[in-house]
Amino acid sequence: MATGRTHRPATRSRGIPEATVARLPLYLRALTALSERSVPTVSSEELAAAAGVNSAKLRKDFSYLGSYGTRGVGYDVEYLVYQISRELGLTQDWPVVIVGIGNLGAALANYGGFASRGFRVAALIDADPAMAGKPVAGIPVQHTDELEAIIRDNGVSIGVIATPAGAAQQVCDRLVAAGVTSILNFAPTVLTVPDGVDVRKVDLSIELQILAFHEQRKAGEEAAADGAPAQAAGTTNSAVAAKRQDSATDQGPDGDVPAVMPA
Amino acid sequence: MATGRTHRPATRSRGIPEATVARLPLYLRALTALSERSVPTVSSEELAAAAGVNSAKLRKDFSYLGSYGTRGVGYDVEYLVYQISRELGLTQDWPVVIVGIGNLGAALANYGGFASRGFRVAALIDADPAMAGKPVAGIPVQHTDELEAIIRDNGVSIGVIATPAGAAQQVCDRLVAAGVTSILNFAPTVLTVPDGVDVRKVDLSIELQILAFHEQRKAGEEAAADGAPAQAAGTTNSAVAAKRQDSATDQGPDGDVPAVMPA
DNA sequence: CAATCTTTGTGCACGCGTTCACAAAGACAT
DNA sequence: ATGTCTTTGTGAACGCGTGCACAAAGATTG
Repeated sequence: MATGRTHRPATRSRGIPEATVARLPLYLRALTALSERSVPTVSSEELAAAAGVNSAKLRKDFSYLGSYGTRGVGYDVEYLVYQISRELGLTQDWPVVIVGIGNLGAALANYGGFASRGFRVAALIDADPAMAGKPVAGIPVQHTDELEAIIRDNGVSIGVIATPAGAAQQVCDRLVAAGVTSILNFAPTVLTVPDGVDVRKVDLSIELQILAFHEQRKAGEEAAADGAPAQAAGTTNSAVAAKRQDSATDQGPDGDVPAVMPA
Repeated sequence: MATGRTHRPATRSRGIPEATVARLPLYLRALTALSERSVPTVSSEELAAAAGVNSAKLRKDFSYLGSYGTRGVGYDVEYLVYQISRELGLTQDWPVVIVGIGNLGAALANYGGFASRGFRVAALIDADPAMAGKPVAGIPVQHTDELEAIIRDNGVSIGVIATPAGAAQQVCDRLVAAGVTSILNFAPTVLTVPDGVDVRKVDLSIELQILAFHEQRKAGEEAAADGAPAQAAGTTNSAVAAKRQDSATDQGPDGDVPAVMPA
């Protein structure tokens, strides 16, 4: 396949596969750790191991950014940190607003990972008037009414939604109308946005359900051989759901006022 | 996914693609909503719209479960809810332990989505002795020393790690040694686990970085002609109209999700 | 300067996932 | 029954991502 031509403007931010973009932060984290230990260079093999990926994949990923390695030696850590940071747009400051300051919103506000990479919490917003002014992670919570002004005044283009599911779409619409073009959604709802707006979702419930599927499958395979607890993986996995300690009255963490919401 | 290369040619009459499994919870949620509104049947078109996917994809997904639809009519909501729940293993009770009761751990403990689907928080565990006994979401926090006993006594096979990155691998090792075979990791670290153990990670920092990448790309396209760099914490940002029809869009494959924790 | 060793960059093949498009299946009306 | 209409289930084509395997590039040694 002719690498150039109409299909791939190569090496420009355009031609980077989505799968590669998703891994760049992973490499960046590993590289940062190496940088802090003053390691000058790494081979694709070493870095791949640290990032938990295949070395060939890593090399191909880097090849989309350009040829930053030296054959026979490896990659210059500092240089690579810079290149990836630049490619990801982390050399600039990204103001972010978090909407919905419940348990989860508060956890996010306290998240150290924000500041450590180009992100800055510009504001915390909640619909509850009682929350207004109350400081969370050192930042006073502001009322939803201020949303549009905050976004405009700070040039915010990234919003985080940590509200209950019922409020998510409404909040999303307001964010978008105010100029936000990237949204990280923690509410268990499908958000509808106009073209040009990116949405990424984080759904705890879904992740657990996927794990449950595989867990069930494992348990099922075990039974295939016979009813014995025999298991290849090595660990003695006790009976699944064996103990059912009277579930009549769930002291439900359910009726609480979660920041995240029910599925 | 995690723990990659394990090929399971095993008993595969039930070869449901990973991508499909990842979407089943999405369908289940949409179906549950319909069920609560007492809607008897849905067409693939309607359900697909509600779940935010392509209808052909949805039909193919369901085809892996069997033929549960009626041509000319659609799918029976209740029946489908049951089938998917069973397939995902949600008809049984999954005891879960959450390790690391910081801001995030507390948010997770309060998460309503746990109890609403076959998951039950069996215990909250933290390394800080000062936390011991303190109730979070109505459940008393227990010390790390109890970890092994708790897992064995409750037949826990799913663990959630919400500790700082530095402690994650250690906690992971103990969980696995005690019999846990599925882990949901919120710590920004690559976990190493033996074969047979599933790990899914949620990394907030990574999700934000991916958004930043696309955000930068949008800004770059806008100012295509002149080399004007993107705006910093300036004021006017509303010019983000970017009508780029580019549909690279939305959440990519749900293989990975973001996490929380200090970087 | 030549030989050797190391590690990158990538052509290629393969498999998974997505999407189209349509025949088959059933509901419904006449 | 027969015909029409709706919607499923799926064959097939296509595109993306992954991983192998190797030639090319540079370091290193004698």
